[in-house]
Amino acid sequence: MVLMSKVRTRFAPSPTGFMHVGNLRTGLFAWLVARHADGKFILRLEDTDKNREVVGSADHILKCLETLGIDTDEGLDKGGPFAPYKQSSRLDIYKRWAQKLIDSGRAYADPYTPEEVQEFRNQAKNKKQAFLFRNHRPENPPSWDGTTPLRFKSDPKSYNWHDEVMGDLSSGPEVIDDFIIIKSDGYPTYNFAHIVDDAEMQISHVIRGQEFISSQPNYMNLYEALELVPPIFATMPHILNEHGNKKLGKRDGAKDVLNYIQEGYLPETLLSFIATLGWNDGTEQEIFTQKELIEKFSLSRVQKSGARFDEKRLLWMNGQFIRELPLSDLYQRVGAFWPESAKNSTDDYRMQVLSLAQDRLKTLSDLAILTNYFFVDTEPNLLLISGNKQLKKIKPAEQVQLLETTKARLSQIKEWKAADIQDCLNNLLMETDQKPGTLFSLIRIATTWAPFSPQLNDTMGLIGRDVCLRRIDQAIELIDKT
RNA sequence: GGUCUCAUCGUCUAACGGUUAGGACACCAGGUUUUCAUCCUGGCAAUCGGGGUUCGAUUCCCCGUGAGAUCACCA
Repeated sequence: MVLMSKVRTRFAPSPTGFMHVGNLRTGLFAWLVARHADGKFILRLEDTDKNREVVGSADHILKCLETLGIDTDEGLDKGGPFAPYKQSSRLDIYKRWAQKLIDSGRAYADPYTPEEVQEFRNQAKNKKQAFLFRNHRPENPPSWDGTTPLRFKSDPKSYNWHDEVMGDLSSGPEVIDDFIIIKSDGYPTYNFAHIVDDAEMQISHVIRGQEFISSQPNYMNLYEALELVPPIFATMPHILNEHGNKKLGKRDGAKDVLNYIQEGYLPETLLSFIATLGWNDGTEQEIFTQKELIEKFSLSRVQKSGARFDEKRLLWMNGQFIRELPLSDLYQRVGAFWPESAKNSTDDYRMQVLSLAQDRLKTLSDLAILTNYFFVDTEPNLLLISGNKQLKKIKPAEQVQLLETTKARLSQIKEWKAADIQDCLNNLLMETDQKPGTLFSLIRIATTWAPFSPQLNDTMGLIGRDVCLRRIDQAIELIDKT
């Protein structure tokens, strides 16, 4: 019987205080691989560069993952059999592995100053050659005392390897070089630490961005020197900026994932959108729930080329998710997005307002502007009338007349509910001999002072008779003055 | 510049070597006899170029071209 080895993937961000969709997608795909295979997902913090570290980053990362429903089995927040999951707390482990390389003659102290190395680099550049540190290996390096960088002594050779996304890849010996594994400050470099940790933590699939593909041969070389069996590799294409000419980054205006949440995007939208940016299941399905993603995801259907981040499509998808939500569920989520004026309204009333707004929301933050007049009289704006292509044909005196008639008939409605209001409105059309586009626009503007609203009878039904009549009165007075 | 990788509508993408090259976003037009939105219908729109292999190439190979990544005591 052959036992499949357990799938263990990891997300290993650096604490830079920022997480854009590109960062997140790498984590999402790693998570999906683990969940799809019923494996484990590990969160590790790669904080070996104390210069770049931003306070609070770890919490920020955890919050992003939690918000999107990407749960971990082991790691920074949970602990686990391979704790600690923070690289700065694992220095002794890296030292131990580094010692192994020193003992086997595969690592040496770098005797040069940064300036001297830079000079080597310049020389190579002047000769139009690629710079290789190994061309400057010291003949008798001093024994390493921990105050200078420790370098890997590479063994240049060609490689052919397989990548779950990119397919078969290859490289020549000219890309293999002696890179630093422990910095002079005692911290390991990513190049060394991630390999040690992935091995110690028994990671089965290393899933990361395309920027690492050119270092891959060096990593293979290091795996050999450490006598480690390399994991399965999967290289994700980059998400490109809106112009499609660069990988997405903070400097190009990439937003933090939590910004999207604050702007009223649903976590499930983000999840589905990011997953389908570079992946599809082979069918024409465009939108996926978390459960569907877990079921259907496979690395083999990840796109090889980079994809642009299209906010228009994100907006569309968010609207789709909002409309799919049961009203009570949506109500739970819009809490912070109500206009200030809604604070004193009852849950029941707000629920009814929300049911009218649901089809119109693209993001949750649209709610305030869309519903304000349900809660408070808004500032009248006669431009809505004068700018209306139906109403501009009607003289103010006639508008007043129409509103007076409307007011009278609305007062006569026995029971103030949407169906009866509609009957009344229909009768008004006949009585006044106006087109719906004219009369209804006038009434709609007079009762809401908004450029658009839900269906008129529903809107008036909810606003209430007294408020409608009062606002019509105000409108009459206002139009009269012009 | 060296090395590696990639290449289908404007965008995201589908297509065992055989399809009128499909879907979605965006855009345009129409409908749902009131606005906005939803929803429905229709329209516009693509295989980077050149050579091969093959009866047949979006698909396989080669050469161009274009794009991206990388060449740190950053990850």
